[in-house]
Amino acid sequence: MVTIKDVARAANMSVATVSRVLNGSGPVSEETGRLIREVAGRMRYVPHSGARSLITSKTETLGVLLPDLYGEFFSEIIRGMDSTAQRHGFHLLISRTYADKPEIETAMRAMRGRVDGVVVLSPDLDADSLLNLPSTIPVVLLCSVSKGSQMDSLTIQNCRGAREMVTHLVDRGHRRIAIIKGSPRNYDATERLRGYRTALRDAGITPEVLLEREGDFTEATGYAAAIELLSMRKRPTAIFAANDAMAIGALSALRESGVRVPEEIAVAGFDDIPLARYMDPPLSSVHVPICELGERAVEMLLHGVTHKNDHPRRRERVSTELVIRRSTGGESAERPPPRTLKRETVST
Amino acid sequence: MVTIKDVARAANMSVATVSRVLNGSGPVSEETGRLIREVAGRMRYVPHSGARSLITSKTETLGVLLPDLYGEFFSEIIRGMDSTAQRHGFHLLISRTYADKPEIETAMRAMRGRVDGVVVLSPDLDADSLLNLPSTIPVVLLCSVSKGSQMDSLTIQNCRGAREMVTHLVDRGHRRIAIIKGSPRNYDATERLRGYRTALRDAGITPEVLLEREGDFTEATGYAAAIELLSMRKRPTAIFAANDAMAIGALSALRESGVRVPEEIAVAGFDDIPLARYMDPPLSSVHVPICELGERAVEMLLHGVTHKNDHPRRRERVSTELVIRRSTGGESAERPPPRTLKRETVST
DNA sequence: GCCCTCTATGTAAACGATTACATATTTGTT
DNA sequence: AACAAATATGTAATCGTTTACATAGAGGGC
Repeated sequence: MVTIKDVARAANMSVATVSRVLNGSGPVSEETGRLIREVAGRMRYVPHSGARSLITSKTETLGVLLPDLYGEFFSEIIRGMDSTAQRHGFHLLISRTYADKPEIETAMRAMRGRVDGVVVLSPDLDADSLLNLPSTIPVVLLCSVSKGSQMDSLTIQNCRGAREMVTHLVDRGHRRIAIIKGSPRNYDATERLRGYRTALRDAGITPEVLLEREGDFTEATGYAAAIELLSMRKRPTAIFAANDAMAIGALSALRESGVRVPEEIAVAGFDDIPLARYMDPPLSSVHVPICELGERAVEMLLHGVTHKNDHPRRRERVSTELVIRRSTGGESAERPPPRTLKRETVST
Repeated sequence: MVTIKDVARAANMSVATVSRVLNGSGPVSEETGRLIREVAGRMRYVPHSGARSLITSKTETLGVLLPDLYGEFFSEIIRGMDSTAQRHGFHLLISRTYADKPEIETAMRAMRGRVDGVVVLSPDLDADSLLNLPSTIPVVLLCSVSKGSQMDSLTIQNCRGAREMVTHLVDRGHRRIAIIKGSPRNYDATERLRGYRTALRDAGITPEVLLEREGDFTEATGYAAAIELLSMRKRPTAIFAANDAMAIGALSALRESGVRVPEEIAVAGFDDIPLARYMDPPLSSVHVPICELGERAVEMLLHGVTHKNDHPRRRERVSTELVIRRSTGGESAERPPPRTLKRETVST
């Protein structure tokens, strides 16, 4: 491995000068600069990041702590984080954890010294309070909020989004609107539930406990919940699922039971995953700009890093957007765009 | 930040002893061990990874270079990689890149010194040859093979999987079987195409160029390709899409055109993403164990790391499995499993 | 010609860990 | 009782950087 000394020797200069040239610090003659850059390039010199971080106590790496995520959400959020991080010359160290206290603490410790800051995605409510370990490095909480407000946090406008969707259902004449909830321990899920109830009350409808079915954000539980709802003597006329996966499970259940959507029962989801528009019928949903969520989280974190964690804490919320398709009776003027190659996708 | 010196001072020992205790190297008395461990724990000492990597020239970190991936594939593969890496005490440094030469080289350089090895996922065929930069650290090529065979590689049994699926279609009486291809520059896509053609020839059918439509693994291009196929004077009776996303796009197009699946046209995909079974009709597909793919890749890489990249190179292939559902006329005895909580999913 | 100020470069001390070598103590063998 | 071997601990060199400080020459003002 070629070190700065090798470069210095080859260029007949001292290591200090080489360092100065390569970091653009201190004054150097134009000529020396050219020479050293040329030599370093030719020798394929790459500074040892460990040595550098030892002396500068910076790592130029950001940690990301994620729970067991599935699907689109995961990839999109990393996409957003990585592009922003790269733009600022930072790397991403990713670690999956379970959301319980010892796991998160272990992961945090393991990252210590390796990263300049951490984004923690812990939708699990319990994990929140546990996170109150006063961290010396900046932390951005994603999809959950810390009561102690010791850290920055970034969340989705869950409540508003859900409220808008349910209001849309009310506007189309629905009065018996069911919800397939997410886990009661999940922050996003509880906020969406809150939005649902608020919208109902806004419309003068009293939320009914029987219309609130539990799920866990998987297609399977959406399917099961829909079956339950169908067996009720007074069926709902609309189902709002707290995420798209469950909505898709519900659609599948309705289809098998021969229930027409949206004529007999309308269905709506949340997240607006790419597949939503390819469902039968195309699924109305609440669009979440997941990629931007990742971008913004890293921006907030970098702000904390540059201010050495000594900055006023912020709580931000990214806004959602209602996307109405046929599953709630929307006109679905929207067509699958023909051959867009905008997004170079690589699967498998 | 508390260093090893602080711990040594607090425990009234030398740094050497502390290091020995914490690393389990060299002989130490039982009592000293207990004491030091206790003090270190109380002081929340975490060794500085930079300093450690400087002297040991190990980073305990693996790099992962990924192209612009979408959806399930991304999250699953990281899941597999991370769990295996964690089990061996390694971290994952993730970086997205475009698949062209300068980008990959830049990313590789940026990772140098930070990681002990790299997994490169470059389904893009061009990137392969470019990758022949002789790397001093071990590299595992994922979803592509290097002609030079300087590195280990791990791929999917694309050809066999596609062949089995198309043979299944033939067995059900289909003779005019179309394919929606992936990009010709994509390794997986070309292999799947090869499997398709082989299966046809096995059955004594001559592949027709008009039945081979191009796509790029997105729903949109699957949709567009299906529309084209429908406009043919001699329509195919079956469509094999090179991945599920395109198959789903095709299903959507057929539905809108009032074509019944599988009665008029059968449809099959590849990947078996979780949503496949929730399609209408449930989509037959070739199951790819994505998570295991990630696991195996890391195992191979770690093998290279422990052998200091001085080991016989290997080419491995993970096997696929045919999953027949209704979209190809399968009986679909399979029901969405009721409320399985096996996979704790967290989506937005 | 002297002193001051720049500019360009070099010297050497950190940073925090590991580890070869040295030293001191204990144990075992004869 | 003497010495070898084993055990426990300490000392100091080392890894590859950055950077404060030192040095040296060049130019300018008087």
